[in-house]
Amino acid sequence: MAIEHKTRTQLVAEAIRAKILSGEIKAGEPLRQAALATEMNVSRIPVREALLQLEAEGLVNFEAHKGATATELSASQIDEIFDLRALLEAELLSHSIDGLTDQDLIDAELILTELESAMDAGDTHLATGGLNSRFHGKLYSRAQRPQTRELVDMYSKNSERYVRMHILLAGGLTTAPEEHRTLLELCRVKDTKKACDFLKKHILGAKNDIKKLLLKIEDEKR
Amino acid sequence: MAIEHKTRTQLVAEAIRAKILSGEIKAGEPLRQAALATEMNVSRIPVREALLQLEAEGLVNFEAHKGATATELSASQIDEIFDLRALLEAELLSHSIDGLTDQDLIDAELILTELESAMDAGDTHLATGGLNSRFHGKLYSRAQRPQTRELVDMYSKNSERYVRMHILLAGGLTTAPEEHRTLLELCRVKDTKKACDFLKKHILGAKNDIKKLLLKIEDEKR
DNA sequence: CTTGAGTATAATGTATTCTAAATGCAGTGT
DNA sequence: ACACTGCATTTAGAATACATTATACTCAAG
Repeated sequence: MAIEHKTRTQLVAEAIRAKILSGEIKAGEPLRQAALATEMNVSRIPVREALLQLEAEGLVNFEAHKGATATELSASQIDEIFDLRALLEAELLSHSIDGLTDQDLIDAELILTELESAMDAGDTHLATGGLNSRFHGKLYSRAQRPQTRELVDMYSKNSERYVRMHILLAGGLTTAPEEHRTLLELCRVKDTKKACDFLKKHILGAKNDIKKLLLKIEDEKR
Repeated sequence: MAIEHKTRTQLVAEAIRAKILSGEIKAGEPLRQAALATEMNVSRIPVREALLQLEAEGLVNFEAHKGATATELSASQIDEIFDLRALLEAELLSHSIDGLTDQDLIDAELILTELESAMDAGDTHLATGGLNSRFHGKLYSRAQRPQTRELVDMYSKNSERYVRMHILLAGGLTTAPEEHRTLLELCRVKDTKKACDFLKKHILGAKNDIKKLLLKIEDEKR
């Protein structure tokens, strides 16, 4: 593998992204270019460019002359994003499912097992999000739909913090494990229609859980 | 109305975008920061930032230390993008159709008439693309799905140059007028299912036309 | 003639510096 | 007490200057 020469902009973008996704930077919080620059020992230029990138990813709002803030997703936006995810991920799966090899399915199952034990252990809510993404990603890996995949990854990253919040506050996605097993089985028998429908329901179910939680929080603010 | 203080970055982005969409900058062509900067009488910073924005829009490829090039869409990418459009626009329409007012439908019909006379006149292929977008946009205007809308607009902008090319080379989207009328009628009677299915077919039809054209061109290159 | 190291060059990436916009505050006048 | 004006401060936007990377080219060795 070729050595990677990462540009400062990319490094800064990754750092800020991580901070937003981990919740270290809270939604709505302003992101001062100068502060970030000194903190990371770079000039403001790479910071600006990183912020622009993050804006494209939907993690940051950028207003001319006013600065950037971490995006704050309302319940209705969550709603829309999860609808999109259901639509797009089902589309991806439908293009991928027939191409899935036995090895892919084994890999997916291994990820699932890992995910389950991580959840049982109760530790590292950090890991579960990543494993969840990896499981889904494995199922989509044969889709040969790069643009769709990019969209899906973007939205999934974007909703990650809310999923994590959900896990923390609601004590975990308790229904997810069985659902994942079912989904995997449907993929194994190549039942495209059922698998896609089930995937949609799976995503929309998560949406409803999270939305309820968000609405409660929004209420409590008053 | 408040006067708008457009930042140089925004102005540059608009200028470059227009050049790419109009074909003045051809696909695959490298975009030199310095050249663009002097051409527009700004420094390279706003040019860089504009290019980053355009990359997010999918109009430009940005490779570290190598520079930016106008994106070149292969037949397979066209394929995928139009599939996405079909999916997303049908979704939008399904959320919008019940909210469409009589006035909306009248407006849409006016745009259609304008579009048809523009095509009859044979002039300004420039106008037809815009009118086409406006017609579709009108139908989606009540969807209340801002994120989806943004995506649709992005992809529609991105494929605009190919649609335009299609119009030029194939002598126009000859089947489009009737199809648009049919679609409008289905919206008027609020037949969501049929309207969405028809819209998908409409978009996928355009895709096939354009793909054929592209494959022919790609062949001719050899 | 081909291949490879090394250098030259041209382009991008980044730091520094300067400019301009937005916001808050003080002071004045009503 | 209130509103308005103008200044000061802070922050972002943009220009200039410098550093780094990638690539094209040269030239020598095999």
